[in-house]
Amino acid sequence: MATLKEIALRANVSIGTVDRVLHGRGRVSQDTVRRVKKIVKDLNYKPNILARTLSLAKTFNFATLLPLPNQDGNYWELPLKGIEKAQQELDVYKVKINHYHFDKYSQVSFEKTCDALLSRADTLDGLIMAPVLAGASSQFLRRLPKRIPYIFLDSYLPKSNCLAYIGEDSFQSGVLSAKLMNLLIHSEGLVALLRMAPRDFHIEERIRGFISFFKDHPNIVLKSFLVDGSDNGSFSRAAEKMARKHSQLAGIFTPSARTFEVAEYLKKIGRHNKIFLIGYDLVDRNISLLREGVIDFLISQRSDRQGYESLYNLFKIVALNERVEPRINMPLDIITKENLSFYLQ
Amino acid sequence: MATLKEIALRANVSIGTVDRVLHGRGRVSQDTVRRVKKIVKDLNYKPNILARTLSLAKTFNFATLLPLPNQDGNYWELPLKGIEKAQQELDVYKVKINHYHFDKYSQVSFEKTCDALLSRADTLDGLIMAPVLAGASSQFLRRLPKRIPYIFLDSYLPKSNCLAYIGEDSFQSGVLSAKLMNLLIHSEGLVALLRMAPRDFHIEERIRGFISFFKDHPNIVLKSFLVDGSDNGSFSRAAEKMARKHSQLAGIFTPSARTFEVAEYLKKIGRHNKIFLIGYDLVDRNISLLREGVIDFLISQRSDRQGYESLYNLFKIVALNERVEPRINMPLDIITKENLSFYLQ
DNA sequence: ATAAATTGCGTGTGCGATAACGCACGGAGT
DNA sequence: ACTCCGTGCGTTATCGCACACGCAATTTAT
Repeated sequence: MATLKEIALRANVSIGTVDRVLHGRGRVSQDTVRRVKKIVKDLNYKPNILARTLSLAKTFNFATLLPLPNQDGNYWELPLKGIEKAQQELDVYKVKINHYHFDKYSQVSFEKTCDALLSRADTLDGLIMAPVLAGASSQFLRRLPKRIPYIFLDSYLPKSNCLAYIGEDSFQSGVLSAKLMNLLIHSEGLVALLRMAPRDFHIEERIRGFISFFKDHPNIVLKSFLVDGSDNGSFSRAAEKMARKHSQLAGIFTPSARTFEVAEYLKKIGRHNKIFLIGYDLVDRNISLLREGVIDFLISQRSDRQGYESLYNLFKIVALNERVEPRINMPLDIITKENLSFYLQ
Repeated sequence: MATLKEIALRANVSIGTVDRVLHGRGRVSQDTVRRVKKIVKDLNYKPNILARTLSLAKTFNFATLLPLPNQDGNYWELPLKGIEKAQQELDVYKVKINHYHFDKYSQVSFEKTCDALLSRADTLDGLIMAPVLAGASSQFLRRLPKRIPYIFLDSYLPKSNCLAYIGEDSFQSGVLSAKLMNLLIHSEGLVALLRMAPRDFHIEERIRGFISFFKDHPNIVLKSFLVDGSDNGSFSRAAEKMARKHSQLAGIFTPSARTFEVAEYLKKIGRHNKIFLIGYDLVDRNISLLREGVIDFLISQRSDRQGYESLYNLFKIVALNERVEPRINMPLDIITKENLSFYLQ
């Protein structure tokens, strides 16, 4: 490994000069600059990150901008856990994090949180955000100082300058759910799917994928139901409406983490053995209901890993000046009663 | 963060003394030792790994003892890839690796490889091994200097002093396969499973798990077939024997990475649309055949991750003096045509 | 009793990078 | 001729840790 000393030696200057060249601090003659730069390139010099952090007083201040951890059935705890794990590992590199949480069903809450974040933007080195509120997120990004790099987690926003998106391929995850549903119901019967309002691009994509799989399946009938309201009971109400209307349901697809609401309703009315249920994400209540056999499959998008990866990638960008993949798709894990426990460690 | 300096200050000694206490270099009075140790504990002092590696000249020399990468349909490339990835990340900490590969079907080859490894054991700081040959591995471990810590990958050996086992829960992976098979064949029909000789504990466990799932399924009939020989054609020969004997096969379970041999045979005789096939591991030929629909499900034990984790954990043990989980079970990923691509990145 | 060995401790250097400091030199301004 | 200032560079302290060295004060050996 090449060091500053080595370069200095070859260029016949001191390490101070090499340092000035590398950091563009000026006060070096054109000639020396060229000479040093050439040697740096030739030796493929990479600063030793250990020595750098040791010497550098700087701490890296990152922020997260995510929905409240307890929303969507504690879904947002998952990426948070991953972020905290990464933070522990990056502790030696002086990585600090401030968490900003908002109510994802309240525009006002989001804006207030953004204001709080922006008021401290001067010390900020990078941001991890979930742009679940598309419009408001775009507005916020316009106000965010341009020097601050950011990464999207979970959801995506087209036409932004995000350095990376880390999440699932929503369409394909719908296709996958459909494939499993088809297996469960032996390729025939009535399948209900829950649609949500306000429209979430992410969720809609899952539904599109789900529907697309069944295009050439004549013995399958799909019925959509709109979940109205965003309160805690909205999913069960939709389930109830569904169950009332159709006595012959073969399966239900709930394209969000709030699968447990539907499951709990099915359990209550005692129809959980006859109706197959596929949903999303390893949140506590889903986990129990999967164990009990009320839910048949959960699709997991490795939400914790998403958090972990996002912080790690942000660090790579900011601290190491590395480039990262602009789109990092998480695997779509198929979780059943039989392999569940191994995903909980 | 507490530093040596801080401790020295509080203990009213020099950092040299603190250093002597921490490293047990002796020549410190009992009284001072106690005083320093108390402060170290109180402050929860953890040496700064950055400063340590920077200061330390030592490089860590690890070794792997694994089957030839191209065996089992290139299966052994997978953990190797993970190990190499971890090595790259640990490069700044001066981690070096020597790979020792053996023919897993030849006792002699294994022993020769062990000899080569042992002849260089004096500079070795840790070992990652797959004890696929149980007896010979035990013997080898008796010859291995006791100061060298080792980790098991993929397979396990009871009654050893391994610091960690990283792999799957084989029994449960068999159960999982059975559950999927049951789904595919609609809970009835004839299912064949391939048994291998020489007996491999790992594989046998999968079969035990598979069978146990079907205990209370009256409409399922299981038939075992013994694969004889370990050459490249042995699996297809067994498949042929199977297909000859039973014209009404509903599904086949191949409890190893060599699923592709069976798949290729089914494809050749044109019966791949009627017989469901479940197998193991994301090796190239399995991947293609899953894509084509000849194989229906693959169970993946995250072989690459196993490699990655094993090196990382060994590093933690040796370089950081940390304790690690003695048993790290990898998730059992269910892979289908629909989610395959996300596991290949 | 005197030399030799051992104990108990402080000092100093180096690992690689950062960044502040300072010195010599030369041209411009008065 | 004098200061003043910008340019181009070298020197040095620092980050936290490891480790070699060295110097007293004791203890042990002869």
